[in-house]
Amino acid sequence: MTAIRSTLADAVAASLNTLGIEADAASVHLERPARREHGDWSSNVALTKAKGSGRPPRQLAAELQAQLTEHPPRHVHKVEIAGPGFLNFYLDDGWLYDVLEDVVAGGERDYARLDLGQGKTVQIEFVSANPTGPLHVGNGWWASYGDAVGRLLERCGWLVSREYYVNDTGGQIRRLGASLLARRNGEPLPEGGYPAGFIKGLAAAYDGPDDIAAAGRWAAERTLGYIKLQLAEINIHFDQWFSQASIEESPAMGETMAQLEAGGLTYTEDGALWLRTAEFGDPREKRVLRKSDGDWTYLAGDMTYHWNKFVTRGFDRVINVWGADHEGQVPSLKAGVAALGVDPERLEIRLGQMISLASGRMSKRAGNAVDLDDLVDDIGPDAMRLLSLVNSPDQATVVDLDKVRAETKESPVFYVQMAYARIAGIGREADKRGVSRVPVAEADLTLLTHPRELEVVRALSELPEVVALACAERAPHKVTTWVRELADRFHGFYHDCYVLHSDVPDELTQARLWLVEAARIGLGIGLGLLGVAAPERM
RNA sequence: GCCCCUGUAGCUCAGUUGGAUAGAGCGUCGGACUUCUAAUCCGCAGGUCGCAGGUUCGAGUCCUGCCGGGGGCGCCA
Repeated sequence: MTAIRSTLADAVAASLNTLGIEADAASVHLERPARREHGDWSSNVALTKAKGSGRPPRQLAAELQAQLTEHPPRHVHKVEIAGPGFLNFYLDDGWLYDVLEDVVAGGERDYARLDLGQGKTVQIEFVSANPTGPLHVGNGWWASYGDAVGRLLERCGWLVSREYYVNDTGGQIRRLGASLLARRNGEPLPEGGYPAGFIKGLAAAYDGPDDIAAAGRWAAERTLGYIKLQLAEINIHFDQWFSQASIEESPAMGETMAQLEAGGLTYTEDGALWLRTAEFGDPREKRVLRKSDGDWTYLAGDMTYHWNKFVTRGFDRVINVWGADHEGQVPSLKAGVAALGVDPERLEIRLGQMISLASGRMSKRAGNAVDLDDLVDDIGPDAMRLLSLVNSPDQATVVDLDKVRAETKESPVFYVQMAYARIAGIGREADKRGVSRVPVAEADLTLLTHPRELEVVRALSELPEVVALACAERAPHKVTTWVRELADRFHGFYHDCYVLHSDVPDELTQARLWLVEAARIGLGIGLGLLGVAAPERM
């Protein structure tokens, strides 16, 4: 079934061509008017094309109206001109029955499944928190985000690999090891050590040698195991845990840097090795690759890591989800990648604005973050995930834990899940009464005329566009908005339209059973994209 | 100082890439359960979209300048 939107766009483009105005369907903007009085669909082409056509907008609109009235597109029964020259399309409900059939035919697996990625590979790296302590609430928010973006990409035809870059080397691991040993041996914490209570448990369990590096490695590995449990708790699983040490201590490190030197892109100054980054779009002229003390910089390691992503493993596209506090790294890594001969357009860095906690009475000291588990234990993984996918990633967010806990029952997650559970309840009741669905082709969908019924289908009709937009913008919160909207429509329907009732004729029951099934499919897809469970009962 | 994000109802936030009378949840107030779950539904109240200009048929959305909030500008990672 061709989507109504393209049917209308094709018809409008054809009418424009008939009038001698160049246009293709892609250039015809169609939208759903905010008010139902303005029709089911609306286009502003007469306004945008007026200038090029040499006629006033309303005149062009009138000519288009005449064309479209003479050759009405499928389901269109009236075309009106409004305001400065909008074309408003009034459709019969048939287009909604088409949508319903599409949803049912596609099912949860295929409806709103797109092929924008065309099987290209994309790696999305997120969380990547240092293994020096448990994940905190902020990490959890970005975990939800990254995973949801991955799910969107998968639905849009990309081959997705989720990766966690494990920062298991360098100064912070040494500090971790030193902190652990100090704790174990009852000595004062070293400068810059980790004061967290977490260390206490580690120290008690450690029975290795009094060696900082060994203790650090042990603690990092142990901590990473804990982090994996935390992520599994909220149903997030990475395809790859990539060790920073494994790449920085491998020959690839020297090889990648040698490649730059061989290309004449580096030079030595003040005892350090520099990369000429200005040539690769960096506002700064140069960046240090190897410090005067002989150590590689983080940038050098990161460049080698990205060489591995793009060349060794050959991902078509790489998405790094970073907190806004890492913004300073963006231009240097972009330039670094370009210096390695990789098109920097293939590297996409999404900066999420900061997540912070509201509870002012908490200590201001750094390192006093709230563990993710504390929140998940209180409100559950589903509420946690949906909550973190309500806002745009561009919106800095302050999480008020007390409020979140107090308002758990009002959380949007239960509103949506309740809709799903109600659907399952209808299924159970139908079984109990021995009512089963006839094939959709035998159901008379035209019996669905109640506004509540049609609103459900209207919401479902928007899902493919929502998915496409949410994916393109890496904005899963748009799915959240949509799924709440669908749940809202469904609850309204559920309240006003009984499916199984002695007053409801069998034929109408059949049509409504299919409407309910379509709603179930939509909710299932939406919740699935968000990584939130769709419960059969609550 | 320069760069990025941001300012929308009492609170938390959406806002279909510039459309018509700006929406939702929570909170307040008032209604609806002998039916498939009232974890729901319906209604009332609540707005100079930070401020001032500009662009045009039309601006919450784009441009400029202010004001406020968050973040960034290392031989740290």
